[in-house]
Amino acid sequence: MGQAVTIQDVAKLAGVSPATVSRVINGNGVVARHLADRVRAAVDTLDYRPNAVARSLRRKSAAVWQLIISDIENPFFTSMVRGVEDVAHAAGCSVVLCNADEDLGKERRYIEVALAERMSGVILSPASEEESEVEPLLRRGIPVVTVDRTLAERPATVHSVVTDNHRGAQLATAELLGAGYKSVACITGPLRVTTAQGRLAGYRSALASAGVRPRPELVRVADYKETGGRDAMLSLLELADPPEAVFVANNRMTIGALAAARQRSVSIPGDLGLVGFDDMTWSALTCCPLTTIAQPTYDVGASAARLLLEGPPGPSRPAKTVVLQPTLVVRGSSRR
Amino acid sequence: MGQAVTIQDVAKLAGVSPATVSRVINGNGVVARHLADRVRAAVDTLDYRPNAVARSLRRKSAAVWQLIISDIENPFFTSMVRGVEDVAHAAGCSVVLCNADEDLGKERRYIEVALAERMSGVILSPASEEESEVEPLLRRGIPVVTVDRTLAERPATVHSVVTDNHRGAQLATAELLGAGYKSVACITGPLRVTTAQGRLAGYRSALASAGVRPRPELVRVADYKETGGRDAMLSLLELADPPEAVFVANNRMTIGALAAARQRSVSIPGDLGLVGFDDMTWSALTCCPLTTIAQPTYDVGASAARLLLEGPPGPSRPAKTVVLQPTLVVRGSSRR
DNA sequence: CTGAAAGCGCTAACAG
DNA sequence: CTGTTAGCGCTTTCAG
Repeated sequence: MGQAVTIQDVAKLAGVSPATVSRVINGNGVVARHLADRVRAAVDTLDYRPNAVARSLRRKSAAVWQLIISDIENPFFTSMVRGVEDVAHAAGCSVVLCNADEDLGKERRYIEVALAERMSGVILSPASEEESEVEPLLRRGIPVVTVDRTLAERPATVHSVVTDNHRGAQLATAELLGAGYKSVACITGPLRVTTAQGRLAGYRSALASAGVRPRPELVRVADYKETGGRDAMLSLLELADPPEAVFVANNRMTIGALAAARQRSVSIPGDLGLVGFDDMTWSALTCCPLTTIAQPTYDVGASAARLLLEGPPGPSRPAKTVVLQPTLVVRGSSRR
Repeated sequence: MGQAVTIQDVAKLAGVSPATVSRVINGNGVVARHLADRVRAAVDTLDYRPNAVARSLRRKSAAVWQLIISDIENPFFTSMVRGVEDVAHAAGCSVVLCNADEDLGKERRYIEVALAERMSGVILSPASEEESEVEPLLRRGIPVVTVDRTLAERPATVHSVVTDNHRGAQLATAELLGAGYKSVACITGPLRVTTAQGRLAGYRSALASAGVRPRPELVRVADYKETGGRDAMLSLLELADPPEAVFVANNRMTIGALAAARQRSVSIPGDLGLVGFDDMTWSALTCCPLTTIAQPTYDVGASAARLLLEGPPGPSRPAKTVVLQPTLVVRGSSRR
């Protein structure tokens, strides 16, 4: 239960004041060469580690960023993490990751943690465009950047990074239409989330561009998880006039949709064309290799981190929205 | 940039001392009903949130656990997270997740963070049996539990939770042998990690039990990532006398191995039998549905969290190792 | 260039 | 039952 060694102990051993030790450690002020050397020696022999808690209390802010992701079981979010970490570490900040699990309650709880721990920045992929609450952070001067998704109320107060969901969905839908599938369904996510809205809108706009009459019964709003994708697909397949193809708006739902198709012995791409959103390491390995919309996940994270470093928007600096472009990866599932 | 409201402000508004406010908030000591009500009212009107940093400094420990996982892009680890979170939250602790990325340097860095932030516990899946350094934590009285993997040096000082890797690998290998594949290869992970050792040993022991002569050239040590799995598989396929089947010791390498087989037009299970370690949501969707060894991921996390709650081992309480059993999930890839 | 002193916001003795 | 007091370990004026 070793007592932690404090700055006092170091000061005593080096024969200087705590203030001098602090200056040496933080590179503030100017300290005579020989004293600085003595301090460093003392730090080494005592194996001193500054107490980050005391430092944060004094400085009124911790060198820690909080990254609140919507779903830790979704590889899109986890592969974004690396982008955030690399930029944060280069800037001397630690990143702590929290999993809100698409649950507004958990998200709120983690925002409380950020507040309580005086974190110096928060990167959030909000569980809801309308209901996610970032004001308390902003009021305390903690900068917020949203990733992947945006917030309805705060266009002027938070930066954000998104991919062009509308365009991604258009690419996906147009690919299926171009391959000769006459009717295309869409399984999107919860509409409280901006990505689900954008992907649905892009789907509709692609139908319109192609002069295809939209059939509302071909749209399903699911939960961005496997079971939701499966149920949505099963219900589409039960239609009297089932769709010839389907655009599935995220990776986890694509898994469910594929499972449903297999369960009903619907073969892809023969009986049904399919394009999924998010490319995965295993996308080429499914029974019929998957055509997908790939997002630049690392860049999404890295851009968000850079925006956080820029500091919050203000009167002179308007809030930025960085929009990254997705790409269509054509494999077998969209071409019969 | 709202000034944070402090316990002093609340005390003033409620007409009591800060100590009384503290007692009400923490439920310590006894406070007269009417005073407590006034305090709670003041807390509400001021929207007061205790400063967790100051509290940690005073209490010399934060109500935060750190979970250091080896690889955030590996679904095994991410699905373990939920188990940890649920137990932690029930115990009033927050969990921060850190990604060591199988890198001893990053792992060390995050251990420094735990030390600096005076976290109240650490759950770690060590990047190396020998080189991962937890002593500094133990010296400061911070309890450590290892998950998924164990440490060589500290059997008596840290609890751990693992799955029975030896048995899992035996099940996998025996399944392939039982299906009639004469020669079975093994692609395992970095041998500095105990899971990789255990799975290799289990593979060997299954060969021995079946009276199959081991062929050392059929063993590959890779990196637990897709590229390593792919390269290992390619090199196995190039052998003059290639194996009839392969046991791949983790999920990410299985993806690489499947990609390699496809690239070389090796068909599964006809040309090659395959069993992977870790079951995934998409395991049934690959070209040939995958036979896998499934681990109880949620329980691994939850058990680790419960061990952390129990407190560190001591003279009276020996270190525990909880061993959970994996199960064989038979699908197409192991039966020709 | 260096040290003394004050205080970040909270909790835990200790009095009353 | 409640208030006063004294720090937790650090950084940062302010003197010297």
